Amino acid sequence: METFFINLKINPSLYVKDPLQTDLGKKIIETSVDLIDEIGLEPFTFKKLAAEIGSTEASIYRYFENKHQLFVYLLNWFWEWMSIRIDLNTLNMSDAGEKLKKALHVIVDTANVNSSIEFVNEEKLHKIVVSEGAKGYHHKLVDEENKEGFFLAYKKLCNKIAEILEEINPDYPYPKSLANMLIETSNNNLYYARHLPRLSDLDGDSSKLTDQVESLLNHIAFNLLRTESRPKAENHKSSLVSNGKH
Amino acid sequence: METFFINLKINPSLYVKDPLQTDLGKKIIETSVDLIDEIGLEPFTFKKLAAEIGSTEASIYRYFENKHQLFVYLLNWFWEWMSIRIDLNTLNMSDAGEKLKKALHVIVDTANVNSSIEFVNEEKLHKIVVSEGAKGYHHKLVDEENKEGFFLAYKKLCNKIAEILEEINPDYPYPKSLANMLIETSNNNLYYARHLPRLSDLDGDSSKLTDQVESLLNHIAFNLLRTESRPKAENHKSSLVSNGKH
DNA sequence: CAAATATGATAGTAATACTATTATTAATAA
DNA sequence: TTATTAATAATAGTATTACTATCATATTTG
Repeated sequence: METFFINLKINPSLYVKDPLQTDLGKKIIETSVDLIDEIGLEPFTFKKLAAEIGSTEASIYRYFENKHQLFVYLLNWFWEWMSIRIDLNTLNMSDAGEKLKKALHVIVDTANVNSSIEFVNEEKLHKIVVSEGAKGYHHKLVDEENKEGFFLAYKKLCNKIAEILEEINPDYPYPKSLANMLIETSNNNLYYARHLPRLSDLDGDSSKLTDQVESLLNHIAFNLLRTESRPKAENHKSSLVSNGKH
Repeated sequence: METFFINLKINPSLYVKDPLQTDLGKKIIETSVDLIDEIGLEPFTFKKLAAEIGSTEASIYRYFENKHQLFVYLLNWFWEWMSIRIDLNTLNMSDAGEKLKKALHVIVDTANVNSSIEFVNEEKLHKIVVSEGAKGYHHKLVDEENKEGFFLAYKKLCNKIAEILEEINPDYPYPKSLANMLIETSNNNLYYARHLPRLSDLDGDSSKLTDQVESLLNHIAFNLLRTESRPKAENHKSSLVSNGKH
């Protein structure tokens, strides 16, 4: 069990009033993680949240403009937290391959780590990210929210992983797409293995599901990075076209 | 421009009354594709849809239990349609590698193909699948809906692709996860390239975005399939060493 | 002590997601 | 042809959601 003490910085455009500054604010964060995990994002309302806390809708609206903003706030929390964990865990590593292995481990692993912020249940938050995270940016207002920095934490995280990928293979043509794919593949296979098992090769009933996901991520990352690094094979028939980005 | 005439079979658990049997039903399908594409899934309501059609909420409820069911119906339509196109386009192919190439092309390509069902705008439907598709199964009722066959079409599609992958490399350990990853990577990169460009290496401003996605999919599929396999005389590169994880 | 800040209590509104009823029209079977 | 059924329209109504607004009260801080 690793425990560390870090101040998570969340983009102020994601709240009306910083929830970390007050007891009620912290209670809002803590309870929404519990409640969204329990009933799901759509059935979750500020009214139910207020009832759970013993407060009122109006009070919650003083912290977050609406449910969506609160939700994206939670996502950012998770992504920031994952970024920091990758940093901490790869701190003194010189070998990029080792760094990547560690980063992939961090992507999958949540159960055995607590942040200093004792009121957030990281395991539940991870479950929320896995099952509902995509809703954070799949809507008509993405572009505007993107301009306001709603997704900075996720971009930072992907970029961090992409940099490790590039360190391993500077000529790899798709570092960002691969970084992103690794995170999403982790989420998808965790979700599918449990809910739509025909869509995954992993065994959702196994207690070692996270280990299986980690193996899958390692397989994808290391095998793809090994390609494109040297002169193309003569018999490479897949019509791969360099996009000229590197 | 390819055009074909096929009856798309949609699981009856996805509607109260078959919309393809009546004019109003077809108008509901046609107009919801247009309207969801235009305003997005959350702002889309049966009331607005009815107004657009010149009908009433109550009439639409006779065809679909609710918005979610209608939405999943549309997703199934798209997946069925993609399945059929893969079948048609790989019909007389003996080489599995060629089949996969064709399938990956079909995954990306929508603009130049019309089904016989003239009232569905396939391009808009594809946009909806790309930007909102994940919402179809990311909620608390997945397991129940899965039992009712809400996701059969998607499973069928993934399975079809997974079978081609296994034909190419019978020892590949992750055919289902890879099949799924290819579809999702296509959707994600189409979406990211346009809306969150820092998350993709592809150029969303380019008119050739779909070509870029196709290259990416080919890269992923063929390079991953080359791993973990028994030595294949003409394809095996000695530099490609298994990472020993499986 | 005064002033600001934070929360609670309460009310109200427009929109959503339905359900129900009754009337009207169109299709079809006797 | 009429009688019956099916399909849709018209209308109304309800509970819940997603807010906004106001005022009272308690707590902190200057």
